Amino acid sequence: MDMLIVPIDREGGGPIYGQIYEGIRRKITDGSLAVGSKLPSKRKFADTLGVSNTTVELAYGQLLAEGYISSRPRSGFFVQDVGELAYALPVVIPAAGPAPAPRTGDGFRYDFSPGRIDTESFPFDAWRKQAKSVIDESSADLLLLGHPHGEAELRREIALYLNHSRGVSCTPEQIIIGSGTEQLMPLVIRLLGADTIYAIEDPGYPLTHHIFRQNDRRAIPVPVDGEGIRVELLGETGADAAYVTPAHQFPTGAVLSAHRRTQLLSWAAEKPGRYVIEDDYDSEFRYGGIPVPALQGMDPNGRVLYISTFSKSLMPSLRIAYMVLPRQLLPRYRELFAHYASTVPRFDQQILAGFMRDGAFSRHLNRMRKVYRRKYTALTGALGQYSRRISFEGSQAGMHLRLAVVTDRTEEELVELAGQDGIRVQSAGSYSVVRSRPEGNPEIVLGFGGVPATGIPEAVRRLMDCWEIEKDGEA
Amino acid sequence: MDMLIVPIDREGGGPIYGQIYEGIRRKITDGSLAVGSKLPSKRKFADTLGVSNTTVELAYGQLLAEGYISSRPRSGFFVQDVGELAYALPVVIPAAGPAPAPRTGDGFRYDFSPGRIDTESFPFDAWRKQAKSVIDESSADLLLLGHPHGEAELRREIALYLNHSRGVSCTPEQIIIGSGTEQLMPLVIRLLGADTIYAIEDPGYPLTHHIFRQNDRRAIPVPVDGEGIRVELLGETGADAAYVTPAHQFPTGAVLSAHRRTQLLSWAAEKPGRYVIEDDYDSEFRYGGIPVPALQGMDPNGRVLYISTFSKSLMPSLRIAYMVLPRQLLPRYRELFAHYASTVPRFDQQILAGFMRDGAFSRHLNRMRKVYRRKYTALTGALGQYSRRISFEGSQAGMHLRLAVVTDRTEEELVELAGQDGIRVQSAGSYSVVRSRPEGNPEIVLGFGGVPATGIPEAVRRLMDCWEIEKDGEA
DNA sequence: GGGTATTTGTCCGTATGTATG
DNA sequence: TCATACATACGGACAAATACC
Repeated sequence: MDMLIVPIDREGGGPIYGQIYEGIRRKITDGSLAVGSKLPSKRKFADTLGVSNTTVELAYGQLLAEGYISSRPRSGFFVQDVGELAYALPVVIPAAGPAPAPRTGDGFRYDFSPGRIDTESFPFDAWRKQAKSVIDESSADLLLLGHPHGEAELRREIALYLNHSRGVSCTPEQIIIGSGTEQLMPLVIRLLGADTIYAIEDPGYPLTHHIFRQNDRRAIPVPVDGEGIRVELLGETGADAAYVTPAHQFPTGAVLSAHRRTQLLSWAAEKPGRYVIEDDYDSEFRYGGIPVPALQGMDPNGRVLYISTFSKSLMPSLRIAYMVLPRQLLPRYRELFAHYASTVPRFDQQILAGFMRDGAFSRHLNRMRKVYRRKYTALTGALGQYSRRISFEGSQAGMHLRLAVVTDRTEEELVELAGQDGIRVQSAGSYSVVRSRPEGNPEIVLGFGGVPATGIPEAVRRLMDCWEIEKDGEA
Repeated sequence: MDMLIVPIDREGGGPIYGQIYEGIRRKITDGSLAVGSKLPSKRKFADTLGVSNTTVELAYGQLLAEGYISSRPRSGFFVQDVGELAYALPVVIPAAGPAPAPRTGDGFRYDFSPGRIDTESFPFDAWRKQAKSVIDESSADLLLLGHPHGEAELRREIALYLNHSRGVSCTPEQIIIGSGTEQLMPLVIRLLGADTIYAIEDPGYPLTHHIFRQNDRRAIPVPVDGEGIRVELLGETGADAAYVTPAHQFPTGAVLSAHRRTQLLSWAAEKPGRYVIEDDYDSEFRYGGIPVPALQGMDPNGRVLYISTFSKSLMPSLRIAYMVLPRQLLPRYRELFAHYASTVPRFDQQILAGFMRDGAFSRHLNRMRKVYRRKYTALTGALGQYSRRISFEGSQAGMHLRLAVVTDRTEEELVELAGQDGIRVQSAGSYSVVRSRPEGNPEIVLGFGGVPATGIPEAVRRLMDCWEIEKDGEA
C-alpha cells in the first residue's frame, strides 16, 4: 500500500480530525480508495501526519459512524462498499452564498401586492421578550406533541380576544389552531363531507378556489357587488355551504350589508347541514365608522365556521391561523382527525400566547391600525387627485383598495407598465372566477400594507405617470 | 462491572458534576460500591450519562481530593476504604422547591408508545443559542413570507446532511419543507395524480393509511415479513406507487433486504409513472451493523420520493419534515402548488438551519444514538431474561421493538393489563390493515424512546409481573 | 509449527482552548 | 472574573491479531 496523505491546515482549516475525515471521505467517494482496501493504522497515520493517534482515531470514528469504513479489531480499518456510487454520486452543494440577496421586494421599488404587511412597526422587542422567555423556560415537556387542536394557552387567549374584540362567541374548545387557511380549509372540506357543494365569492380569494378544486369539491361562483356577495342568488346554486369574507370582501373591499348578513344566516338555517364559512382575514383594521362584528356572533344556530389568521395582524411568516367550529361539529371533527397532530410548532404557539397574554397583541393592533390608516389616507388622498380617470370605493378598512381606471389599456397592460417602472400591482381580473369583464374599465388591486406611508405619494405619481393619467387640474 | 447510574437533573438540580459527585459519594458511603472496585472510566461514564468527559472528570477530581477514590494513572479510578468517615461530611439538604410535578406522561408511569422520544438529553443550550441568534438578528424581512418550498438556508443544510449522512443524492432545489408527514403526503398524492393506486405495507404506519383513505385514494396492503415488504407481490396489486419504510419498517422493525431493494427499484423502473415513496422516519438511529443507506441514493432513474422528519431526531413538537422530489416531478409540483406558501414558520426554519450549520444537529444525533442504544440494550437485556415466553427480533435500530408473547391472553388484554399497572404499550394488531392474526401469539409494540434507561428494567419487570410471565429460571 | 515480537484497535487519563452566563 | 461544560488534541496502557523466526 502506498502512502495515504491528506493535507492538513493547522491554522484556519478547522479541527484536524475533521480535515482528515473529509480527506479520506473524498478519496473513498471518488474511488481513489478501492473498496476493501486497508487504511493506514491509526498510529502509522498519526506519525505520517504528525498528529496524535487520538486525532486520527476521531477521524476514523466519524467515517466508521457514517459507514464509509469498517473496523476489524486488531487488524485495521477497511474501506466499505458505500453503494453503487457509480450512478448516485453525492451532489456537491455550493457553499452558502454570501449575502443572501438583500430581498428588496424582489426588485420592485414599491410593492402593492395584497398580502404584504408593514414590517417597520413590528414590536420586535416585545416579541423577542416572549420568545426568550418561552425558550428559557422551556421544559423537556415542550418537545413532545401538544394538544392536537393547539396549545390550550393559545386557544384560551384567542377565545378571549375573539369574544372581546370580534364579537365571536366561543370557548377554547371550539378553536382549532392551524398553519394557515390552506391547511385549515381542507380540514373543513373533509369535515363537511364529500357531497357538499360550496358557493364562493366571485371575484374572490384565489387560494380558496384552488383548494376546493384540488380537493375535488364543487365550488359555484356567486357574484359580488358593493354590498358583498349576492346572497339572494345562493338558493339557485344548490350550494350547502358558502365561503364568504363579510368584514372586508377580497378583492372588492365591500362590507357585507346588514340585510345580507341576516339573509345569509337564514339561508344557512333553512336546511340542516348548511354552513357559512366566515373568513375574517383582515377584519382587525378599520379606519372609520363602527367595527363590523363577526357574522359568527350574530348566529344563534351554530351554522358559522369562523376562520382567521395572524398573517395580516402579526406577520405572514408566522404561519398561525385558527378556526372556530360550531359545537355540534366538534364530535365529528374529533372522530375524523383523531390521528392528526397540530401542524404548528409548540414554541411558536407558546410565544404567541404569551404575546397576547401580556397585552402586546392588542397594543400592536392599536398601533398598526394607526399605521395602516395613515397609509390608507395617504393612498386615497393621492388617488383623489386623479378622480377624473380613477375611481375607487373607500371601505375604510383592510389593507387593499380596488381602482377602476378610465383608459384604453387592458388590466394586463397596466400591470405590465407599472412593473416596468418598478411598481408591483395586481389586476382585479386575476381574482375573477368567471371571467366576465371584457366590457367596463380595467381594475387594479392595490395592497398598501407593504408600502411605506411616506412613499405612497411618489408611488402613486409614478403609477399615474406611467399609465399616462394626468392630474385632475392638468392637461 | 454492571452499569453505574446516577440520576441527573439538567434543569434545577445544580451543577451536573456536583450531582455525579454526590451520587457516587452516596453509593460509596452506603456500601453499594465496594471498596477497591473500579469506577467506570471517565469516557464511558460520560457517554452513559450523556455528558462530557470533563464533567465526569470534575466529579472524579472532587472525590479524589476528598479521598473517596484513588487514581491509578492509565488504569482507572478505584474506590477507597473510607470507613466511618462518611457521616462526618456535610449533608446535602435538598432545596425546598415546590413539588416537582411528577409529569408521568398522561398518568402512565412508563410510556412505551412508539413516537415518544427521549427528552432528557435534548441540547437545549445549543437550541437556545440558535433561537436567540435568529431572534436577535431577525430583520423585518423575516416577517414576510419566505420561499414556498422552505427557507433556502434550511434546504441547503438538509441537502448536505442527506448527501453525506443518508446517501440521498439531491440538491436543495429538490427539497420541500413541510409541517409533517400528514401535511406532505397529501401533496404527494395530488402530485402523482388522482388515478394512482398505492401499495402500502401491512402492518404499517397507520397515519399514512388514513391519509390515503381521506384523500380518496386506493391503497392496497402488501404483507411484510422479516426482510420487509414482499416486493414480489407488488406486480399483482396493480399499484403505481409503493409507500415503504426501508430503513426500519414500522412496526415490525424489518430492514428491507438488499435484494428486495434492487427488486423494488426495478419494479418502479419497469413502467413510466411508477414511484416509490421512501419514508425514512427514524433511520438516524442504528445501533449495530452498517447504517442502511437510503433507497433514494441507489436509484439512478429518479423514481424515489424521499420523505423524512425531524420529529424523531429532534422533537415531535417542532413540526418540521421534508421531502426530496425527483427532478422530473419538480415542474409539475411548481405548477400544482404555485399558490401555496410554506406551512412552517420562518423563525423555526432559520433556527433549525443554524442548528444544523453549527454541527449541533450531527452532534445531537451522535449523542442520541448512544442514548437510544443504551435504552435498546437495557430493553433487550431485560427482555432476554424471559426468553422462554417472550421473543422479539433485534434489528438494532430505531426506537421500537416488537414482541411476541406466549400466553393465552389476547393483545387487547395485554395492553389493558399493562395500562392498569401504569404502563402504556400498543398492540401490534392495531397496525394491521388486513386483520389476519387470530391464530399466532399476540404481539406488542414497545417504543422505548420515551422511557428513561434507568427505568427500563423495572418497567419490564412490572410488565412481566402483570402479564404473569415468569423469568426463565423461575417457577 | 509453535513461540515470540510487533502491529493494531481500543480504551484510558490528561491538558488546553473556548463558549456561556 | 469565575464557574461550568464541552470540543479538541495529546500520549500511554492493554490485549488481541498478525507476522516472523
